[in-house]
Amino acid sequence: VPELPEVETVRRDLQEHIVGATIVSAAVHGHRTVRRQKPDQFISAVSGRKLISTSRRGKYLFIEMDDGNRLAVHLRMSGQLLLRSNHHFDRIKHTHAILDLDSGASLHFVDPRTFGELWVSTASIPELDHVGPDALDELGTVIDLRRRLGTRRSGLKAILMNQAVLSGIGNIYSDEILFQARLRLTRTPESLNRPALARLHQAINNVLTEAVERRGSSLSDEQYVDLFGKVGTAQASHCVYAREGSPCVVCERKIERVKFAGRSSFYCRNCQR
DNA sequence: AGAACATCCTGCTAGC
DNA sequence: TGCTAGCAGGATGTTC
Repeated sequence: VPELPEVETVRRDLQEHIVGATIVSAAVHGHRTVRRQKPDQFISAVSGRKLISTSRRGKYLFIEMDDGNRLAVHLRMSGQLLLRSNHHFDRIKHTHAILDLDSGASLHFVDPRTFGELWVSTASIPELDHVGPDALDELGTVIDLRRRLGTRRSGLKAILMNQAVLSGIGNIYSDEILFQARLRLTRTPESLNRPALARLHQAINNVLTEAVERRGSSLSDEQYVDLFGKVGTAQASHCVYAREGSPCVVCERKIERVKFAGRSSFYCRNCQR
């Protein structure tokens, strides 16, 4: 599942390999992927546009175009952006949109579960009005984090996954962050003393930074890949996620799995308090 | 306010 | 072996 590190990896690939190119033609298949606007409107809005730069907040990805508008991408559960050298006659299964570039390559949007989205947004990107600061680039200080957590009464796991508080953290990295911070998923912000808050702040930064360096997590069932179809290696450094029954890397107690905030959650009962 | 649940969807898998 | 029911999850919306 693409979260902040996976989206950032794709953004960096796009920045390096498609910035400067021009979209010469576009095609949309099906009605699910481009649903904020009519496919015809989308196609005419991107056709002929030169790609100027890339940006990201949380799991939202944007490519600035030469008319000031942004090509917006959200991968949601299973979306993939793939740069393929071939033309669209050899599109793989679940390819819902193809942008042909003047470089001869094509940008394919592949998404089996069709939760992902492509759309054209304006320069101000109103879709981001309800999205909080980026959990990595805009994390700020420990004091900033305390302020952002505020007086919420729900468990830390739910708060970390709330994109209006901090954006980019999903089910995988929230578990990893709370393990590294040695905090239970159900702890509330007001229960955190100064050292605990500092650990949480550091864990957010550490876990996301390392996952970006490892080019994201590719778990066997929900295969995330980069712009060239290559898997990441961050799953190798996961301490708790999808490790139910396996020994904790710190204390060797078995990792437990619970349902929390509507999601499967993994933690060490001994290390996280 | 917050939690629990349904919704969108397909691929995988546990269990017959 | 082959089928199917259940599960998985990001964002959003509804209900309690």
